[in-house]
Amino acid sequence: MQNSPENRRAADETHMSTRIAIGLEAVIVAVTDETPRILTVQSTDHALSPPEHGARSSGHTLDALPFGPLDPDADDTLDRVLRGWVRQQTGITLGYVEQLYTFGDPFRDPRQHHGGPRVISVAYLALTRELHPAPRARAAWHDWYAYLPWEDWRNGAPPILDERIAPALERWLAAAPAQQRNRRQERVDIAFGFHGAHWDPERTLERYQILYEAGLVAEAHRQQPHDATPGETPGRSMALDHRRILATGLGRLRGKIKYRPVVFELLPDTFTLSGLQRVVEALSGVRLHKQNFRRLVDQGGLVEGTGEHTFSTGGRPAELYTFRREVLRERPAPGVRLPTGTPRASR
Amino acid sequence: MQNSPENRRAADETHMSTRIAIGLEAVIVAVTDETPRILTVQSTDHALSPPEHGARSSGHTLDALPFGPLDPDADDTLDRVLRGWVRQQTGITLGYVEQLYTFGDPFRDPRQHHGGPRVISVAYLALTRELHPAPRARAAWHDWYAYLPWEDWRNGAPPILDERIAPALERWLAAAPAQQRNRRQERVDIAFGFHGAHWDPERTLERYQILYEAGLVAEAHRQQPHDATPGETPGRSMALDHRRILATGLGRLRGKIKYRPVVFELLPDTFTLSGLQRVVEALSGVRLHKQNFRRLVDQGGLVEGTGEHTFSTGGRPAELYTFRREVLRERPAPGVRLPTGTPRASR
DNA sequence: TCAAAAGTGTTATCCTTACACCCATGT
DNA sequence: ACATGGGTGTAAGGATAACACTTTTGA
Repeated sequence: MQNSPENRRAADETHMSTRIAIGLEAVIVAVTDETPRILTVQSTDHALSPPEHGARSSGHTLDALPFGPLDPDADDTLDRVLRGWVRQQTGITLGYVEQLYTFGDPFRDPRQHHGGPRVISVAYLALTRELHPAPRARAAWHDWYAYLPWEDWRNGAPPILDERIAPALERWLAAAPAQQRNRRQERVDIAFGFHGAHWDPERTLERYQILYEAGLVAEAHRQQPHDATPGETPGRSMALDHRRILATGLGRLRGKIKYRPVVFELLPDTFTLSGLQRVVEALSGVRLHKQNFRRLVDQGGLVEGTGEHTFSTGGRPAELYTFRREVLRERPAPGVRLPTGTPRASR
Repeated sequence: MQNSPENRRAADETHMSTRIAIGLEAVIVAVTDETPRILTVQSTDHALSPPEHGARSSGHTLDALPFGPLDPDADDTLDRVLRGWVRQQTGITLGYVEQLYTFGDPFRDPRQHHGGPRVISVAYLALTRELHPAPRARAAWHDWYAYLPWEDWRNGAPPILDERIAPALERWLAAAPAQQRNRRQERVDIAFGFHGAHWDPERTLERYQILYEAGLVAEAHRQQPHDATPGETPGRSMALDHRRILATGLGRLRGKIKYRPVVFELLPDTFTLSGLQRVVEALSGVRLHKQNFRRLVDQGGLVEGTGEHTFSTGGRPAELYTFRREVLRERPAPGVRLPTGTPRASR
């Protein structure tokens, strides 16, 4: 939350009931080279947690989501204000945008401890087609799974799950008071697919939340010194609760591609079926059966061939397809159906 | 938004950048006697739109959702603050609560035109089991479809659709500038299932939004005098944009019952399969095929029989069932599947 | 000629839909 | 006896998942 001037002024001059600020945050997604990427900006540690609080001292920077405060007198809707901030900070003009979630826990911005306002953040999910060539100075694209490495099952179960997360969660369960143990166990099993439960790609937030509560995520150790020592925690951390927002966005997107044709917001106007499949796989984090995938999107009326072909695939030339807009009137919930049972990681 | 003291004070004493207030609103749902109901409180017209603005003069009251402002210094999460307000205003202690959407358009509270703060409302959806016998004074349960009568297809297409809405939307389309006409046509067809498109119960917000833009909803005539004269508009209106929130909530709930076992939040611990079916029908607004419904929930592992029976059904005694919690580990997305094609209104 | 990717065909199985029919109670 | 709602069985059709196999390019 780099734009502090207004916030500071508000904190200095006013009373209790006016110390509120609205933040607008964007999870901006693009997919290239089979990796889903999100856009981050750099924010200094100093601006985000006061020196006497953070373990790391100032000068250190953290990845943050593009962000901007809401000026209440600007006569504009929330999403238009967001678009403005993003254009200004990253040079990107957003297309598809949907509201994700509103985060309002007290002290989620630690500056509130020191007279800063209580910041309520309205987070948005934005999908964009290209990696714009030159985002502004401090903006950069990063692999989504660098922040949430346990979510990528395209090459089978990520090793980090068995090697670090599962044993640590075992310890966390063992440490729970007896009456809570069963509920906690059930929560963990359902979220992570342990003990015979299925891995549900959509439960991203539940997984992040459990890792947070178990202290397995660096962010959990920032506010108050945790009982367990951090050690090395899985995944790259972010400023404030931005990684939680990232997890929320991934879960939402994974759910939505199944019943609304949002994938096409991430693809060029024409694309090959394999290209489409790679994008869906990148987002859902699982491998799909090639032949069945083709038939599903084709028979599902989601796409139609253009008759043209591309020769740049490295093998036989692939036909180019387009999104079939008419599907919107024909089917109630058009999207890319994923297999219910997780297929083994093979093509 | 009935608690004005803080807001007024803020408006009088402070400057631009501090005139923000957070409101918390709840769509509280219960189902009894085959009708889905929501809880409303009364709010005077005077408090909601200044005298010189509203067509109706003061003394008139409108239905409003239970509401409360956020005190930024209360050390509590948003949903806990909401629970507090609801308990205080209606006497109900909420169980299942989920965040719905955040509404932040400028001037959505007309008092902003007269020095009031810009109010950002975070709306929640809450599900509750019983109609608590004595909700506080100004709180009352109302049929959800009284506000959105075009959404109830249990007895076939609501007459209001063909008689009033369809012709008025035709006029609205005809009045559109030529380049916009096609997009508008497509939007209307998809949302309302006209011209061969399917009726999708989940598109509640899109429908409300179209009716609003077309001036077919009383709320659209409150801010500025609309070009068309209101006439008689379908459905009971509400304060501010609360009916939009209602539409958002209905759509969300209709979607969610299909992949998460939330219906059981609305039912007692044990219930008959017909009772379950009636609740699902009440929410989704469509009739379901009895035999198939039973098999789906049963084979889907969603419920299990208790062996006990109830004799108060008026026919053969019905077995009582319970929610099968284990389904959460077994299936990735357990919910009540609805038929894809709308069945004709018959049992 | 071989690797790589595109694309086709077929089959067994499961799920959905629709229909017909029987069962147990109260009046 | 019959009306009312509860409950079961079964067969047709469609959607899925898992196979194996052919085609067309570049290196």
